[in-house]
Amino acid sequence: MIALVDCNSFYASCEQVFRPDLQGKPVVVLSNNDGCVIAANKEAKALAHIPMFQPVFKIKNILKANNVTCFSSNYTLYADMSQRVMDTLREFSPIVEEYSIDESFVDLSHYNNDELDEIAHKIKERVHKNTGVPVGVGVAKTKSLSKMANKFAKKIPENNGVFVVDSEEKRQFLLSSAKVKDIWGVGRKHTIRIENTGAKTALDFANTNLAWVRKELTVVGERLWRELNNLPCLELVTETSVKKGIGTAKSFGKKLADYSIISEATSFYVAEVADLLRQQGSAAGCIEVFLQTNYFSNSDNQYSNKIIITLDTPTNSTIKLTKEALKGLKKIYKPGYRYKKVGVNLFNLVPENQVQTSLFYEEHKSESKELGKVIDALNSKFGKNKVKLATVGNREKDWALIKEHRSPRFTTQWSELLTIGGKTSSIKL
DNA sequence: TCTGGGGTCCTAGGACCC
DNA sequence: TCTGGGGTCCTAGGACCC
Repeated sequence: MIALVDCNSFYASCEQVFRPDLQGKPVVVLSNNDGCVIAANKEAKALAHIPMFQPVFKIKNILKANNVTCFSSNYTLYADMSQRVMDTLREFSPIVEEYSIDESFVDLSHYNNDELDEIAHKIKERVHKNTGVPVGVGVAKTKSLSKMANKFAKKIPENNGVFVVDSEEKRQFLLSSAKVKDIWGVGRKHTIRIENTGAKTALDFANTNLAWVRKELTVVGERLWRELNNLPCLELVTETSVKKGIGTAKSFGKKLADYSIISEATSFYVAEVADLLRQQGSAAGCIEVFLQTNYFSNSDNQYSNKIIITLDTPTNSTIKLTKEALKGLKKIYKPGYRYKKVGVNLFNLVPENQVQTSLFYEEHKSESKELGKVIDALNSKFGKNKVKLATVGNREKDWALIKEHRSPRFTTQWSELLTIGGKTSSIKL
C-alpha cells in the first residue's frame, strides 16, 4: 500500500509557522514579481473570489476588504521546510518518493492492512508536531488511487485529513464521489473527451471500455485506468533523476529596453543554470536564449525571438556559457521594444566525465575550468553570487524580481532568525 | 501601472538511411 | 504507364503536473 502525503496550502502554512499571530486568519502567497496568487490557506479560500493564478491587481480590493495578509514567495524557506517534512516521512518508511516540494508518496507495504489507518494518522500528527505544517494522508494500493484518496481526505471534514482505501467498497465510494475532472492526470481536454462518452464520475471512467481509453488517451490514459482499477502501473521513483534540461526564465521587475541591462540579467541567469548544471555533474551541448515583450499588453509593440546555439564541445563552465549566451542575445535583440522577460535553457546534457572533445578542442585542462572551480569554492564559502562575472554587472535592482513582502529566511540564514517582537515583512494591502 | 515558473511524457511527422 | 519498405532519429507540439 502507498500513502500520498500532501501539505495543506504549503507555502501559506510555512509562513504561518513563523507567524502564529496569523492562525485562523486569511493568508496568501504571491508569485514572482508579486504578480499572482499561488497559494491561499483555507481561511483565504473560504472568502472565495480568490481563484489561484489570478493577477493580484484584479483582486486587490477583495484582499484589502478581507484583511488578507500577503507574502512574496520565499522559496529558500519553503525548500528547507519541505526537507524537514520529508525527513519526518522517512521515519515511517525507507521508500519515499519526493513527488514535489509539498507532497510525497510513501511505501507502506511493510505494515499490515489493519494498521494502516493508525499509521496514516500518526504520519499526520508527527509531521505537524515536527514542522508545524498540516498535512493530509491518502492510502491505497496504487499511486493514482492514493492521490485521489488524499484529495477526498481533505474534502470531507469527517475524514479528519486521512482516508484509507482498504476495501473494494471504499474504492467504489471514493471513485463515485469524484468527478471526471478531478481524476489525477485528466486535464481540461481529456475531461471533455471522457465526458462525451457519458461518463460523469471517476468510477464511470474506471468502468469504461479499455480499448477506447487506449485509443483516445494513449498509454498514459491506459495506465491511469488500470491504476484506478487497483492494478499498480506506476512505480515509486526514489532516485532523483538527472535532469534532461535545465532552464530559467523570469519576468523583469519592470519593462526594459536597454540592451546592456538585459545582458546583465541574462548573464545572471546563465550563472544560475550553470551552477545547477555542475551540481548534477552534467555538461550542456546546447544553450538557448529567448527574449520577449509583455504579451498581455495591448499598447506595447510585440516581439519575441529565441536562438539555439550548439556548442563545439559540451561544457558547464559559466564563463563559456555566458560568452555563447551573450553572442546569441545580441543576435535576437532588437532595439525599440520594451522587454518583459529573458530566459536561458540548457539542453543536450551529458555527464561531464563523458564529454566528447571535438577535433579542435585544445583546452582540456583549461584555465577557465580551474578558475570556475575557484569561483565555486569561494561562493560556497562566502555565499551565493559573492564572486561573479563582470558581465552580470551591479544593476540587479534595475531588473530583478519584485519581492516586496518576502518573509525572512528563518531557517537558513543566521542573520534572519526569528526574533521575538521582530519586524514583519508581510503587508496588508 | 500591475498578469509565474519549472517540469515530464507521449505522439505524429519529417528527414534520412539502407 | 509502372516508382518499395522498413527502420531510426529528431523535433514540434499537445497534454498534463506541481
